Amino acid sequence: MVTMRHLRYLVALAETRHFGRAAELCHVTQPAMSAQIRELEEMLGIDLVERRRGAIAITSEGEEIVRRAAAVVASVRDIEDLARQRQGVLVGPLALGIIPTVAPYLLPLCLATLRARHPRLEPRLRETRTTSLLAELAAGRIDVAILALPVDRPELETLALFTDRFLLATAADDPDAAAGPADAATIRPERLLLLEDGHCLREQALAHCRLASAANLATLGATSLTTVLQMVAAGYGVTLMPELVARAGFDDPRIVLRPFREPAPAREIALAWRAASPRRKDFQALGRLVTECWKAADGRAAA
Amino acid sequence: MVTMRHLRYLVALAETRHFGRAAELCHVTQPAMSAQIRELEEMLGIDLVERRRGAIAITSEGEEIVRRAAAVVASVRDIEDLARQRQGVLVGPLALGIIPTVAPYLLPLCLATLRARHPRLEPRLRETRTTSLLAELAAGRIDVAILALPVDRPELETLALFTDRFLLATAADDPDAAAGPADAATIRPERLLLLEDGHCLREQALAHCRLASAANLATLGATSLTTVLQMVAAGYGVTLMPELVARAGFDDPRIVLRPFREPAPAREIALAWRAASPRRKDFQALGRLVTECWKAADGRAAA
DNA sequence: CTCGACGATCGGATAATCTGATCGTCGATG
DNA sequence: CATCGACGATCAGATTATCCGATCGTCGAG
Repeated sequence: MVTMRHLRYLVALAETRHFGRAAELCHVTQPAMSAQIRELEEMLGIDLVERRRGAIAITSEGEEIVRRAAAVVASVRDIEDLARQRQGVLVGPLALGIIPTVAPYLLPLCLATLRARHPRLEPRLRETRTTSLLAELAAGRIDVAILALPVDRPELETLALFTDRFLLATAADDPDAAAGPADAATIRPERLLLLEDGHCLREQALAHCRLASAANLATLGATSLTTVLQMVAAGYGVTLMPELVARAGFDDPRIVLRPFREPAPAREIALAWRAASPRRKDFQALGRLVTECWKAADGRAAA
Repeated sequence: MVTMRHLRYLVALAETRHFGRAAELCHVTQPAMSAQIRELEEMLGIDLVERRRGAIAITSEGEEIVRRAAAVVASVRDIEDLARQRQGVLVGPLALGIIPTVAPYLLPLCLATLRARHPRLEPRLRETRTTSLLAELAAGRIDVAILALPVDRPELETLALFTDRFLLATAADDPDAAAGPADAATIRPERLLLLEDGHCLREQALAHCRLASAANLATLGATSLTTVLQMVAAGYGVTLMPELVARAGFDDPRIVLRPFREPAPAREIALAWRAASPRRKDFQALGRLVTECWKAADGRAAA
């Protein structure tokens, strides 16, 4: 008789292609993993995995079984989620992924309110870039993500939260720090400081400055937005800073922030989740709350 | 952690609406059933079933969970079936339902061949009328059914096996037993003997004799085709006998069988299975074998 | 009021599963 | 060529989960 355990272990093994790591994912030891997989193979009468040195491989017959097993595991998780929904909105565990250029600035704006309004929610936060978030959403390792649009995956549903305009951040003593609205076209590429490759914010900034290649950019990308801003403050160049950073309380006397001329470059921040998830209501409630917090932070930024 | 056991038990309970009978379906005792259901309810934090005297009821929240649970249970069974398919065709357990006007005549024609060609097949046979067969197919209690077309269920797939013409069976000493092809229109309703209500063969016979109502039929329906034929032999009337019965070796000196004038009344015997089943190949192989046996029995009938 | 049907509950037995230790094998490395 | 490290297999013993059989409590029918 095939059990959920067999299927869960198999899915983990297919994801990691490694008995030890799969076992870890399932919070068991490697012998337990080995035993269950072998039992499943025996029951089905099929070799599901090829044991080889280095990385193991799922056999071609195994692939189909894995696909179905993953669907079953997801369905059962959906049943559990559905049940929790009946308990009320935003109750129980919620795995939330956020891109690194949003997390440190948005969370301070929202977490207190979230905790106050939904005390029974148990958020588990994860911070990675868009690519990983999308993969983890699909795999069901996170329930919902906060990232920048566009998200071009038909299996995901999105909910726009707010428009995050970019501001031009310049050192206060920079001769380029002219007053009045900035113009993206006037930014000299060799002065533009950006995050390292893989951050969507980097791509967006490049797009808005109409720079196709990063060939003649100032430096290799920085690891965090804070680092970039430190570099700006130290006079190494300029950057496009999301208004979100300002609303989160960023204020450095060495940096001048100027809005762009309309149409201002901006990114659209949104929630994304598996369309098949039964927790739509949770996500929509979360979305409303985030949008509300974003708006509430407007005054603070203006001040 | 929700297990397959929880889901299987829940589905059984939803089907039977009775702890004892559900337990029986799952081959466990009633306390085991009670414990698992209660555990599931506790895990999900939802009352799934209303314990009442007489028949229990699934709560409205429970209905949705049951629906999903049934889907999961079916998916897992499909995984097992899929795995068996890889072993070769017609291997392992196969639950086959057959209508009562086919089973006793078709089985002798096929079983020996089936057993010879597919020795590893473990057929589990069930004989009931079309309505039950369709329900059991849908519920997954049987894998495939042999019945008469038409089957008007979009979720089922069918494969026509052979056309089973009706013969007019008359007592040998009946004055109506004229030579030559018979004509359905000449059958006197009060002489027509039929099976009891619920058998598709009865409806087909009525349709072919252009008798809308059964108001002025000879008697209350009989329980089995053999009974009807005994009555014919005894001179109580006539009946429409499927050629299948003849091919199975039926031969009674007291009964004369005559073909009908073309277009002869007939029924189309077919296989039916859940379209979602991964065992199509099994069913098609079974279909080929049955058709072959039907054709092979032609000579015997003519002899 | 008594009885029967039904689901809940309990104690002891059993089977499934896990852990921790250890082994064997293969590829890389010096 | 010997050694080492990574990895999965295997085994014994401990731990849980699950089941069964017996029994109880409750409700409705007669």
